[in-house]
Amino acid sequence: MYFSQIKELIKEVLGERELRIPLNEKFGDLSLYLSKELPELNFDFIEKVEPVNNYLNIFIKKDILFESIISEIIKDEKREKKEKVTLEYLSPNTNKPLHLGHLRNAVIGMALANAFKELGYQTFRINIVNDRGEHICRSMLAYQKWGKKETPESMQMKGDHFVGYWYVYYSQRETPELKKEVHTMLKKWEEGDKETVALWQKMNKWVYQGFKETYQKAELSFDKVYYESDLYRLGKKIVKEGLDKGIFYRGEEGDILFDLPEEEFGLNKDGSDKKIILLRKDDTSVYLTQDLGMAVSRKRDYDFDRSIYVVGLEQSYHLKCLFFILKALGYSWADRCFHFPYGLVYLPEGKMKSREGKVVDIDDLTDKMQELAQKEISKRERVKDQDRSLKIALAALKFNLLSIQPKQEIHFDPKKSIAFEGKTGPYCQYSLVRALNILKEKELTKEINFSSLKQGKEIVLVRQLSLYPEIIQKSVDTFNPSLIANYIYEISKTFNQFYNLCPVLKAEEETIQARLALVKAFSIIMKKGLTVLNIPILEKM
RNA sequence: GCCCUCGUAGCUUAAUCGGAUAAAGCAAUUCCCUUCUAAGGAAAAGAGUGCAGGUUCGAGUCCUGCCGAGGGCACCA
Repeated sequence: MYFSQIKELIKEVLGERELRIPLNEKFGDLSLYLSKELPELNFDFIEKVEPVNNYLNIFIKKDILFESIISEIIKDEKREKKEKVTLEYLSPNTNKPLHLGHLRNAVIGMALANAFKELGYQTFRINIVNDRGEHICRSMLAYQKWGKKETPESMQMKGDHFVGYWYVYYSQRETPELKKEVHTMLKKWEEGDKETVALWQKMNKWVYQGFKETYQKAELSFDKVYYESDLYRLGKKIVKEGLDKGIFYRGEEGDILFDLPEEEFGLNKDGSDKKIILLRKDDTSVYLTQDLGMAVSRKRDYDFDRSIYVVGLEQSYHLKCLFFILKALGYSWADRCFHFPYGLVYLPEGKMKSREGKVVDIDDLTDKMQELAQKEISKRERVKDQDRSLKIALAALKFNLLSIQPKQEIHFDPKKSIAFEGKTGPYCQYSLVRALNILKEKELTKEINFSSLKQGKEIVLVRQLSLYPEIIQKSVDTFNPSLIANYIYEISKTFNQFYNLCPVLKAEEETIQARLALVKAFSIIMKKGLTVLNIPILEKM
């Protein structure tokens, strides 16, 4: 019998009441809060039932507890095929390199996607490249005016850093005249002016080469890349259709607008109704224009049941507008679009600002972390290991970003390096390495007698391991991958305690097998969890 | 002015969708490497959860009002 079946049987007797799995070994293997009456539980797998402090603690016969949980973890499960979910994350601009904020975005987006996948959903991970618009023209204009003879090679820079250099260069010199020139450039670009488009293509190519390197090194991935430049025309078309249908209207200056209802959006500071612009008077498109195009094309391409936008908390208003307008246009699936908000990453001096060059760059950060990881390796072994040091560095970095609740702002101090000890990614990696080393030493037999397992840490560990499916489910339900990261840490911690107290290979033969099975179950859950979080798994540290 | 998010040990964060004595890491104090790798473990210390009320058998979690921090509110994305 599997543990999930045991829980079901008990739940049938208890009705709607919540069944919990206490992590304090003194309490039951299962427990629930009792309001009044004591339910009768007559199952042969129950060892004893203890009412304490208004709680009912249910103790399962130990050998059955271990057997039912471990066998359920070890078996191959078939997943039913569930609905289609698209997840959009990363969404870089092609005017600057990727920074820590992008990394947080991508890392939580990928983790959520994997969690959905783990539950059987069909996931489509989408990266939308913001490759057009006024901000892109800024770096183009600066390069055209002041840097024409330079190339990434001539300045010995990665392509994305090179373009970012000109973006900062522009921002430091911005004047009203330059602003106008930027807008003229955008207009020319939208009209397909050959020279402008050629410049745009040249610079984007550099950026993409740079991004590619960052993606590879930081292990960022997606299933599909969309480019806004391919979609903004569809956006314009949708806006014009909306205008024809009378959903939108032309403002006095010729721009296309939409009125936001007071009940949902409130009023402006001066008490006037809120409206939002969908297309500029000169027919150039704004953020919302292309977002409409992207939403519609995404539905067309994937026919999703759910569409999730992993976008900063600061854009809640914008996304609320977007979903509302989609609904107003008659797209009923607008109700199936969700914003997964996360907090910004701050530096000691405040918000990261690309235009001022005040950012923590992913490339620099990864390199620095890798160096530190190599130093840690050197403390233990006289070797240089590029692969291992990178994997440890990524574990430290990603776990650090993932273990914090998405909505929480992150205050990152570049001077304080991310740790490799304590509650960290490498700690989790290390725990798994220990488990794998034990498993390498001895073969697991088929028939296992679990009755020799009775240590407190063994019991707590097996109870914790049984929670994995719930944790994944909850993190999906609440858009919160940090639950998984914290869970992985908690089971690592219990495992390390077990490791110190309960020698596996030096025990009695029967105990060896039972403990080996527990270690095996731990390793399975750890591998799954780390994979969901995209944290590299190591065989050796 | 209005809206959104967050306020938990010195610092950084947890807390099983309202439940048992609020839990960890870092820093500071001890102890443990002839034992499956010490990126580890053990011990002790440290907050009653911004403030004031309310709902509930029960509140860090929900509601109201303040205080504080951050973000947002039409041609930036």
